[in-house]
Amino acid sequence: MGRVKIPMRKIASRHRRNITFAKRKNGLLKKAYELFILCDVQMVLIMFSPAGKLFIFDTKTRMEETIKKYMDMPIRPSRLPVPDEAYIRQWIDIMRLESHYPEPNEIENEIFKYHCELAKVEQQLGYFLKPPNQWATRDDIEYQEKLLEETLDKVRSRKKYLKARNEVFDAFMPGSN
Amino acid sequence: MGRVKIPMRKIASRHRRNITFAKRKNGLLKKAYELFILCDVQMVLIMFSPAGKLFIFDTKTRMEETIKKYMDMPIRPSRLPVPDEAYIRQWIDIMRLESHYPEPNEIENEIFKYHCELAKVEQQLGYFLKPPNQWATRDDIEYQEKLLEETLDKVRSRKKYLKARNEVFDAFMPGSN
DNA sequence: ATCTATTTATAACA
DNA sequence: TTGTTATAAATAGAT
Repeated sequence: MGRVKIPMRKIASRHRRNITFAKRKNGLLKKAYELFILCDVQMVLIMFSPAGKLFIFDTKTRMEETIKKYMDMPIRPSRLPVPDEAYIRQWIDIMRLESHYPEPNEIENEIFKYHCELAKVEQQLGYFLKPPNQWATRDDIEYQEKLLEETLDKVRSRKKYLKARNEVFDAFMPGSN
Repeated sequence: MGRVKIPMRKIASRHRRNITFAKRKNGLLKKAYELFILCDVQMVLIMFSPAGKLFIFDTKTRMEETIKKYMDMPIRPSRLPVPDEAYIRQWIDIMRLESHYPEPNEIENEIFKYHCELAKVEQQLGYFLKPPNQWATRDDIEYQEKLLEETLDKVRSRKKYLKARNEVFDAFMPGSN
């Protein structure tokens, strides 16, 4: 959506890529936020900018923080036991703005790895896709195992091949790798 | 973007909420995918539908399957050690068309996973299309191998666990699996 | 599932 | 970076 339609492939210019990232990142976060609000969808979105900066949108954390901060909030409009919706909404928006740009540090990287790991394991074993009593049968697991073993074999032979190739290559052009 | 502007709060009707979720989920995933392709952004997006169903878009994990699919590609134009770029791109496009609008059922998740896979294949493409002298360094391969071994370990321990569990279960309810 | 009137996102430019 | 504008794209409601 713009003056022209752009082809769906990696933008070559680093400058233009950064501009596009900045714009689309905001768009994506907005869409995620809207889906969360409109449909009450729990989600986590983690991404690294081209510059390696980390961005996180996490409805669970936000909700927890929201509640926690609300509880701690010094000046409430009144001491209503059920807080005013519009007020909280406004407040969530403020928090959202505040938490948009985390600094890339070691801890965040750990969080990211954790999420990746989680996603991988969950997806592989299909935990959430079946009722618990249908969780991976022995046969499923056997299959997964077999698949992984085969893949590992292939990677190993590729490794072997590349190793041999690189040795030959290095012999001709040492120091180029 | 529609006939009318809708207020930014949880949609009251469960029916309309589900419709909106279905539409916007696709939109969000598409945006995520585009950002990944256009700007080479690593990301993970995990969400639960109102029905509690899990959706994942993940550019980083399951490298092993990407490699597997690449290795298994049935009809290569020839046995070239360096595959033809146009051919792979074409293959990817076909896969993409096939997986664009998933059915709303169990299969949907499979197709979606496939779609993620696709995104990763495309990213990996850059790696396979480099001139041979820039192909995966030995370190890259070592990393992939390590990843696979770790995953295999996990699957094996799960297998062990399930085996034990099922043995107990079978003792109570033989023949139910 | 498809259509289409609108709203929204955004590519190029300033 | 920040804003403007012309266009492309997403989508709310209806069929």
